[in-house]
Amino acid sequence: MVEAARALVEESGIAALTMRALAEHLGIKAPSLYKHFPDKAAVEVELIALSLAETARAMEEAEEHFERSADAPTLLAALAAAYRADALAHPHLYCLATEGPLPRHALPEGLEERAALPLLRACDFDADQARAIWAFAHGMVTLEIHGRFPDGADLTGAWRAGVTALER
Amino acid sequence: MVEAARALVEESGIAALTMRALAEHLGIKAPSLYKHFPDKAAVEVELIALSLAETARAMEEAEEHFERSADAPTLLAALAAAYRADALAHPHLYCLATEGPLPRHALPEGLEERAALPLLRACDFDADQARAIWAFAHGMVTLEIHGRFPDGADLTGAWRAGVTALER
DNA sequence: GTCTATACCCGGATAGAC
DNA sequence: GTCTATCCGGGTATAGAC
Repeated sequence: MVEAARALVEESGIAALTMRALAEHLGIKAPSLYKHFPDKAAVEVELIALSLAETARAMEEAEEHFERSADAPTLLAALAAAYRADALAHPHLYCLATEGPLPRHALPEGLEERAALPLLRACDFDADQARAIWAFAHGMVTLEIHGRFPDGADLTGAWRAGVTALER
Repeated sequence: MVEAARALVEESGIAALTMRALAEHLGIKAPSLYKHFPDKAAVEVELIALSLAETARAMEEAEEHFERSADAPTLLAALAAAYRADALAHPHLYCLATEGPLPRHALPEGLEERAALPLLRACDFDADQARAIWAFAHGMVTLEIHGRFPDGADLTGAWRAGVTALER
């Protein structure tokens, strides 16, 4: 059910997530949804949690399978690349989960911390550095998603410049 | 007129910007607005242009009046501080102008470049570095606006860490 | 858990008089 | 440039039967 909502958002954008559309996608009628969710906000919370869990998983995998390579010469570079790839794999979901306040009390216990942990570890628990890198990655992703960079801008270069600078 | 729209957005958020609300704010009726704007999107474009022009001005001023100080030991630090202050001075407007595609063809000629120029100059026209710094600043601002950092997080420290690292 | 029917609200936008 | 009157669409959500 949440999966259908996710598909809807990814295919057609956040605005397309309406109770009617979600119901149709499921082959049922809109009022039936209210037997499963108290209201629309509850659906959105589920999606945010799902997105956050996915980010956490992407980070954990990048951490676990890290091997030096030309693309990712360091662990931080690998995490950054994984973050970017994950976000761009479902930009609408990323925006839904990210452009708005985080409904912390409604989220699974510890999820937020879990998503942050791999980066924090890679920074030797330097919170300032971790936040700076997070902000950089988030900024790059959202600017890219919204087409804010000039056409044909070399984003790979900007990523490399940012990661290498923030690394030390 | 655009000023009224701006006030509405800043006070009550993007969602509060409706043709009815804008009209009421101006002491007229909604249909009258359509003698001034073809549609709602045109109002939003004006706001985006206004926000961008303000950012440009903030950057230019920071550049012009830059003096070494404890808070801003370098020009880049001063620009970053000005960017942050400008965005946080009207967060809703910043989000409106920033969370969505840029309507480039409807913007005043050269405005986008003008806004980018001071940072680019401060980077000696290293586009990769400029983009990385811009992404960092934008990320910090949006994460802060949306309350994404943990409560009580030391954002000043994160700003300092990011700016000093990205500076070289 | 699903349906039909429907209430309710609020948005953008137009027609046409003044 | 402003008004009144109005249309139209689309959203969330509830009531109550099956």
